[in-house]
Amino acid sequence: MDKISVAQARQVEAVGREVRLQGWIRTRRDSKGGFSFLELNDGSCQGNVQILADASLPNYQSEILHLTAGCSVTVDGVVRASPAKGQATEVQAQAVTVHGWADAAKYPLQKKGHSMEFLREQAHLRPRSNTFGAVARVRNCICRSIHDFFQEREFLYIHAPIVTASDCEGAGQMFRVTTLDLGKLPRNEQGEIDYTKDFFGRSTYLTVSGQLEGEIFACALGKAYTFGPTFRAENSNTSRHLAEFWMIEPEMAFYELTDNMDLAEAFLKRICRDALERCPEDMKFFAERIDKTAISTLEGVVKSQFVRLSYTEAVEILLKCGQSFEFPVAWGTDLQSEHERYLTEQHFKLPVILYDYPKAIKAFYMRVNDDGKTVRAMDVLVPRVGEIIGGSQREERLDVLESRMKEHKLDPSAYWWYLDLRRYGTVPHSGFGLGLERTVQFVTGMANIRDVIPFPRVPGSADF
RNA sequence: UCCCCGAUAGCUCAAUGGUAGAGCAACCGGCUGUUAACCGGUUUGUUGUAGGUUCGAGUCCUACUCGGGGAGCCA
Repeated sequence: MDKISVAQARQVEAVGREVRLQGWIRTRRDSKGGFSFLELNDGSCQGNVQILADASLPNYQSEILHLTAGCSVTVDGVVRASPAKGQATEVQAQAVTVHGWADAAKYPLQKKGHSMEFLREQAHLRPRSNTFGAVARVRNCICRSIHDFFQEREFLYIHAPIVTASDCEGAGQMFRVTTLDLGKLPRNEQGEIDYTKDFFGRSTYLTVSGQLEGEIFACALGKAYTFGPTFRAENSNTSRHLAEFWMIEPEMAFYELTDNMDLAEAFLKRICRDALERCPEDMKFFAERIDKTAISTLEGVVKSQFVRLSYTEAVEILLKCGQSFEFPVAWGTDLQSEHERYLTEQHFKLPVILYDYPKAIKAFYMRVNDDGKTVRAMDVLVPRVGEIIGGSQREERLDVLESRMKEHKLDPSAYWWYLDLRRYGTVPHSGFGLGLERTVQFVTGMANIRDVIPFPRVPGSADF
């Protein structure tokens, strides 16, 4: 007897095999004809396998007739073709062993649909629901695609530190890391908190980006990517923000901005294509239950060519489009969400890559164009989610970078090691950052980012 | 953090300032190679918290908590 997954048992190739299945009951239907139907799920796929439990089983009256959603069982039996509609196969049980009961009067998950808000409060049980099982599988598929994509292109997977002493990475508020006793802080002579007494001998924080470390490795080994947790202490309360999220940051030596855009486009297409090919059942579920356009959107991404548009051209389109916006469009100001959404959702109905932004609204490390007014930045915008990738060609010229840091009122001495990369053997290089959860949102159609990460951390909430 | 909306049974929701209800779930019974099964019956409440107005508050007012939508910041 082979132990197989529900996914395997649902395939017609399994017919005739004597197998062991282990998982959780989703529902039970009794027939007074003398048997019961059990729907068994083990997480291996979206669908359940139907178990036929005959009244002749020794524990039929005592146990099987009391099985409810959530009970855990081992089923030994024979896979056979199902005579009824709804499934290709079913399993005739020879033995059903109950491992754990789930009191139906108390078990929070019912057979019928629950709201996402309710399931979020049951984060320890929600992976047992159809939706969150599908999200978990697709999230896993996306992570696999990410590694496959870069590994096949000879990128090195680099582990950037999670604790960082760099308090000026410029990407928002940071979480402080300390072992100091908050009720008894050491003070120096000026009465300020004395961080030299802290664990690392200085102020430390959770990372907001692995980019600078990625640049170090790209400027030594050519192509690198980081893939790890990222922390932002911003008080953001939206369906697209988390305080703890996962980010992928490739960084490539000898890549200019167009190479960077080519890579980003190929990258997103690979993720979408793999989701369609490797998770067809889950994607069908998302299209039926979550977002009707889930599959067609991904097919569109795979087939289409992304629109590439300079910031200046985008501003011209927005000024001429006749659409009324809450915020006015003007060259030199950052585009608002409504502007970005108009471009990707209405005007082009495609992913859009915007590039060459005004330098005043972008980070210090982005390469200054010859016009002196714009920098080699790019944002990839997708329908419904908005900005999914942000990247740039990095400023590789030491003197330009130093003057840019001064413009941003940053102290170059704090970045001595970053500047060393330009001081010794500098190269043109580029990179970008992709938010994993926003990607999962885009692929699945899930509306809230809190529902595409197992245990969301947001302002005021770190449950589970 | 700002703007708007919401919180009523285990879940999803209804209830003109005047006796708190339905569907689903659960439980009991019936029926059936069933498919979110179906049919009949039974049970289910500190109406988010704390104040206030009123003869009377689920309903009106204030504050707070939590949730949702939008905005900002961004990935």
